[in-house]
Amino acid sequence: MSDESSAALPPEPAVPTEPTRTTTPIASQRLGDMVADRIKDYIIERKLSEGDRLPTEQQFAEMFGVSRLSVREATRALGFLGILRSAPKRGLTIGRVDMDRVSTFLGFHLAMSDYPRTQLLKARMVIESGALAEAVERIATDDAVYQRLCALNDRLAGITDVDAFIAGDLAFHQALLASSQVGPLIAFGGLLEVFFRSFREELVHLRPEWAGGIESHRAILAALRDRNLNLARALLEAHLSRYFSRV
Amino acid sequence: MSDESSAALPPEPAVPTEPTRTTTPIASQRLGDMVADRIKDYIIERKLSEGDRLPTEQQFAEMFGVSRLSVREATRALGFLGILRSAPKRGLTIGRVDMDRVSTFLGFHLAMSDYPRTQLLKARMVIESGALAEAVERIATDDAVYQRLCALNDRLAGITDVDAFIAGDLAFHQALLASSQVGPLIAFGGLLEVFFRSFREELVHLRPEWAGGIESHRAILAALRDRNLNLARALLEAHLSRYFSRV
DNA sequence: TCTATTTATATTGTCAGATGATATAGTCAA
DNA sequence: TTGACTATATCATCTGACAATATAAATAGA
Repeated sequence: MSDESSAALPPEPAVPTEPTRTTTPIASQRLGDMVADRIKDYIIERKLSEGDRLPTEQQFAEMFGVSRLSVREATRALGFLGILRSAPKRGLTIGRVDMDRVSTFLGFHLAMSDYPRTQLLKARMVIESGALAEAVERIATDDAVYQRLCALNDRLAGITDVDAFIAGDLAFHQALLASSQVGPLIAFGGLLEVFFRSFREELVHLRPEWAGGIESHRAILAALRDRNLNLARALLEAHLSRYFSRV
Repeated sequence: MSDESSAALPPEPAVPTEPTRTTTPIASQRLGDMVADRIKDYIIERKLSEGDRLPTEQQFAEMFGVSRLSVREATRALGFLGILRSAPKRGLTIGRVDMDRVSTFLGFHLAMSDYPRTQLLKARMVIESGALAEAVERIATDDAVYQRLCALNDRLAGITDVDAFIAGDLAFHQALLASSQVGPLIAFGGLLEVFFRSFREELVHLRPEWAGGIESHRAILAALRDRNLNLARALLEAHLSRYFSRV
């Protein structure tokens, strides 16, 4: 792991295509980390892609001259990112990066950074507002998207429970973000959503303004349908700015 | 890992602060994945931060009713991202995300990334452009920040190696983003940076335009120092748009 | 001959028990 | 007080094993 400990370097495996590595600290990595590097190099050299088979854990263990469990430490790490997949009998295959998984774990780690809530709000405003530039055309031309957003917003009107309102409100915002079809932004917005559950207190106090918030959503949608990006942005930013007075 | 196998759910541990989890598939995760989730929750609930001690592997094993090796499968995964650190005698502590590690492993996997590069570019433009609204005042009033950014940019002029240029260019952009002091945006930019190492080819082809890029950086800084946010944004967006013709 | 079922095999998932390596705390002597 | 030594704690890695799961092969029946 990140801490370094002196591990005996396993003998160079008899892999003729082993590339020269000029940056690996030779004597200070854990075996598992070294194995992960070797597996990565194996994948790169053979230009493997998703679904391709890899050697088994036991074969890797023999290749690298380590125990199978040490190989597992590497494959677990790579699997955690989704890079590898494993199944009984079938063995190891190439996966694809699981951005949701990465985001989930990086996200809670970001939470530990104790970001001030003003920063969370600012980040949210940048992302949601910036995404509107990509969302506006789609909302204006694709009536199904527009209607779905309206439906999500209308559903808010009947909600009286604060947790349900939070969930509904976030769902609306996330759907709005999703209409941008910019995957990374959607993922980042999802990350930020984790923190906005902590704004529960604010939403309790803002209860008299819930109806106003629903109206704001409507106005934003109407501006987007009319392709008035600047107005939509201004309305969204004003809408999210309500929280600043509460933090 | 990503593949699911039916694992007997360990008995609910006697941890009174165990939160309710409504989204975990109960019977289809590997133990190591479940343990990773539990550790994540443990960290969240206790609001632990970097350097804080965690229970030992053996203690976690007893808490969760699994073997120590199963705990290690989880801690290895979390440690791989740098979220946990482990050392003999000392035990497990909270680390910080190891962006270099993440970068190395996500970077090689880029070809299989879910996100089209146009989306990555768009996300980057939203985040960096949006952050300027927060950065502008600081750059205009804090000469040390402005000078540091200028120095980073000047350093680019002497670089001829493409990898060094990438690193220097990204460092400039990250420092620009950092001057916004909006932590989440900085983190998201850091995540996106991982993917921009894959634009190596583009930068090779754009070599005749490196000097122009450096000039763009200068113009952006000058606009920010003059508090001309709209101009700075337009310049930044134009600067990043060069990549669109390459994807 | 084809299909369904059963059996065998392959490989990961998890465990118990153990030793080695590393780091920290405590003790003692100068 | 400082440095050296010893004891202790805990991770790092291993061997050996069985359980669980999935796939391939063999067999039986229509």
